[in-house]
Amino acid sequence: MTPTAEPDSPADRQPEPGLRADAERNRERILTAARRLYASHGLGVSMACVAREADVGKATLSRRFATREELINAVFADRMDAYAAAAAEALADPDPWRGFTGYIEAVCAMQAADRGFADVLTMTFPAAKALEARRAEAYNAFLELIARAQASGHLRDDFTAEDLVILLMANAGVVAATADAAPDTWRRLVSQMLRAYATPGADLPPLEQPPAPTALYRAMVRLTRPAPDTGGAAERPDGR
Amino acid sequence: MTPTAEPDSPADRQPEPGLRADAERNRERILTAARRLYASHGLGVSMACVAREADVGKATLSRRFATREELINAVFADRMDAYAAAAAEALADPDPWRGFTGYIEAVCAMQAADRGFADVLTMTFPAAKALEARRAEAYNAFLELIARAQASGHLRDDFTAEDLVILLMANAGVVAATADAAPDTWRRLVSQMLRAYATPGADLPPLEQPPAPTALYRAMVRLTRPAPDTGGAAERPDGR
DNA sequence: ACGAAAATGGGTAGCCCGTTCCACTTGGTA
DNA sequence: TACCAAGTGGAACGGGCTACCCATTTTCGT
Repeated sequence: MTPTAEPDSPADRQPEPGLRADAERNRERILTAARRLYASHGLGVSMACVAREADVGKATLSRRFATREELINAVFADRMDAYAAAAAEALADPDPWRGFTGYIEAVCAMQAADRGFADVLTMTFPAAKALEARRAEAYNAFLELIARAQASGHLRDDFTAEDLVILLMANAGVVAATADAAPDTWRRLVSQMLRAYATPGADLPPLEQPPAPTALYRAMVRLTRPAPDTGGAAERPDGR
Repeated sequence: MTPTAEPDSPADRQPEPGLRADAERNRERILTAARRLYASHGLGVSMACVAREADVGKATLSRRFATREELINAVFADRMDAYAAAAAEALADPDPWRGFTGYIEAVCAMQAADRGFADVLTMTFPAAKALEARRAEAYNAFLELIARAQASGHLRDDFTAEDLVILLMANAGVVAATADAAPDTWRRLVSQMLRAYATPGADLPPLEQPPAPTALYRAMVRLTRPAPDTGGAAERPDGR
């Protein structure tokens, strides 16, 4: 699914040139900690929290990554590679419709596997230039994918690239709500959306089973308190 | 759409029996402030914020509504009535399929109109017993609605009540991400989902136009900082 | 091995949140 | 009208997060 690199490559990206050995080691620990925290709790985890988890001073974290965006950038660089790679891979599929559906599923699966990444895909941080380049790359590939799938007669003509954005937002909502109690719920959403995208003649994977009602219900009551945080992605709640 | 009560009934529910006149007035101001803040910023607005907006001491707020859930309960009681009423109304429609689609659209519209309500519908607070009763009521009506629509041959047999929950979660995600920059985006999602629910023969409303790409993009870059809050609905970010 | 530069982490200060306490004000009644 | 209890808001407290400073430790080239 992600032919590029191992899920968590031990040597992250470029080891950042002029860094002393111990500094580089700490950088790595910070990235690892942030990756774990972001994956399970979404972005919006406090910097202090990351530093604590990495067992590193707050100052060290600030020195290495001055802003939250910078950290996010570094953390999700490789995931973004995988994201772009998925589009290229889909484009390589001789069957345009299968490439299209495979891509949709792969991307949504990435969101489901990493709540932080789901946030990254639905709201982009202006500062995330490195990620932005990859996104643009994937976007162009996706446009081509759409054209081919429509030409093949399996994708409806009224499908637009914006629909992918909408799907990602919708999927992020489902993932955020169900990740803990019924983590496969998103599959049901995706298979239904594919039905909506397909022309009557296109063949579709069988509809995924909905989660057990009790599991979904537990997903809904999971949060006792709405969480001051941000849970994932919201705006400043204070009316300033 | 909501035949029950005026959008913001001046006299909220029962004026709470044994309260002094001024206390009741303050209660009202708190509810009004909370309603406004929740609607625009989602749940997760701080209690202090509500007190400030209501121009009331923090202590007063705490005394009137001891917990956040209590406040949310009171704020959304009437919205929940409208929610239940919508199901009843849909059930009254002689055309089961039109009742079904109308209900879906009405509920999603409610979510779009009030971000706080979107949160309420996707994650229920255990304490919200009053709301829970209404929810159960609506749920039963919806089950009947499903059965009739399926019997009419327009709703696919594999549609289940859980699909509504999934749709609500998905819609909440879209609404949360686009409310500011492209507030009609949710309509596109809903019309596509209805396509997925319908049997080939069913007639569907025309597909809503997707938002302009630039508007969607602005929606995505809206948030410069991921927001420590919760934006809307997430869990405690601190790893405690 | 030694010393300068790099790197660290604890500490402080400022802000916001939620909770609780308490002296003061207000309302309704006798 | 006068009084007492209900009600109020400000202040204080504890906790978390961010940003910043600086004394101490570690690394690495010589």
